Amino acid sequence: MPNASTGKIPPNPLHAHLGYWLRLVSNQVSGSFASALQERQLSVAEWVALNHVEMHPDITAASLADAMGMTRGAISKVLDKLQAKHWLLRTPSPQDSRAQLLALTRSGKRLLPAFTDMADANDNRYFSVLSANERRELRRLLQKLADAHRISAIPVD
Amino acid sequence: MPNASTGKIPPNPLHAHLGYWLRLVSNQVSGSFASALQERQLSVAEWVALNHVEMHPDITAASLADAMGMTRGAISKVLDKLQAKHWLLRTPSPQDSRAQLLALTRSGKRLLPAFTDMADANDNRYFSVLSANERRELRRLLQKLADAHRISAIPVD
DNA sequence: TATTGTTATACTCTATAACTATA
DNA sequence: TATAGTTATAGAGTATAACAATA
Repeated sequence: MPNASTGKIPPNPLHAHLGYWLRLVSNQVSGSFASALQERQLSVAEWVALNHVEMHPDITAASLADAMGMTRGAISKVLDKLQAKHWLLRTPSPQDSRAQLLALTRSGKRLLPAFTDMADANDNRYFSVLSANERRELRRLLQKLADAHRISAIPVD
Repeated sequence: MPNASTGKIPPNPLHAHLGYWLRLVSNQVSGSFASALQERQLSVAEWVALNHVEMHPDITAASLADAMGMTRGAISKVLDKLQAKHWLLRTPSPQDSRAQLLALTRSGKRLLPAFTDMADANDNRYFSVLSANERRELRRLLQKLADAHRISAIPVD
């Protein structure tokens, strides 16, 4: 039924796309988390690297770069910043002294929970308006999309 | 029930956040559309501006900047690029000659549907794995989030 | 004086590629 | 020769602030 006969305002064609709504909400949620991290002088990439090293002790820089979908050059700079904060250590691998094994310092390990709390708070701030069932359903739909398209690179922005 | 008794692998704490899954999927969907646009030498910001001017003929640069959540300086560069492609015209307002009224050229209007088709194809590519009901539900949940948090800035990246 | 839009400048982030050290 | 990581360089994108023209 055309708009002429219904009298409806023609919709903005952008709004017709699920990708539009996904980006609209995602930008807000991620943007406000990035701002919160920035107040602590931390970038999202640094935060992701911190988490990934915590999860995968003694990972190499190359593996981390792959997991984060970044080049080795870019990762190198991220690691520089974390090391400057004394939250991360690079030690040459005994097996192959070209490779750098990454590990959190005591100080890095100690601070990580505070950042996780910030992530929890940000998630809660946005998604608590949904019921538990709705949150479950949203997660199911997003995971179905991630699975179907084999999306695996960790978002770092 | 702790993991020790269930034998489950402790989940990556990042995965616990809905914001994580939202960003994971959103980055892929928007990234692949941005790549498609880039093959046509067009940025997402230019594409959004093109659509917005089409929807709001004779809008001023300042209003467009507000709608897109960009500064006037940034918008000015986006408009320069669109004008260089002969898709957009700036004409001084008769009421206030400081203001620039924006309009698509004939050529801009003619090309827009092709870009809309690209957006449709991208949306379809990702979301056709969901059933019609699931797509409706995903849209409902995202719009509920957008409404609840009064998210209105058009995503331009 | 205030506002519209442009321009100059700087900054962040990232990729590319040259480079060093090791294998 | 090939590979791990670093560094130098360049490019995109954007914000900030100084600016010119107009109100």
